[in-house]
Amino acid sequence: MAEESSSFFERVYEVVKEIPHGKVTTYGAIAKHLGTTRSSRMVGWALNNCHTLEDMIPAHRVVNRLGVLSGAAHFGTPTLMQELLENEGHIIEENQIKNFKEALWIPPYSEHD
DNA sequence: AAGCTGACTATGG
DNA sequence: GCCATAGCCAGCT
Repeated sequence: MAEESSSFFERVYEVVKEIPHGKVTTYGAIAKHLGTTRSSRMVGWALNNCHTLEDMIPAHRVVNRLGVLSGAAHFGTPTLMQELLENEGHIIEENQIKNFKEALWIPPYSEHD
């Protein structure tokens, strides 16, 4: 594939879309999957552009390493992200996923290669 | 072209 | 254990 890396952002979108329903992941996990662990900030930045995509990006399944809905403020409503996660069976309190470690899902590495 | 930004993470006090 | 600071990198102005 000649254009495997159109942009760093698209890499993020692909991974986020791979997140199974009822699961969540962290920015660091995605960044690590992309091979750019230190670009964890870019992951969030990429999701910021998700609204420009025609594809639906389950950005609500992406939280920070503490399981906190750090990006909830970027949704239509500050509670939308929480409601979406609760709808998937997660337990959210204080903007933090209680069953975070149970719901945590790490993207596989041998999938893109 | 150069500097700022940012949905993070790690480290130090 | 919580708050402050630094490092990070890639897109945006």
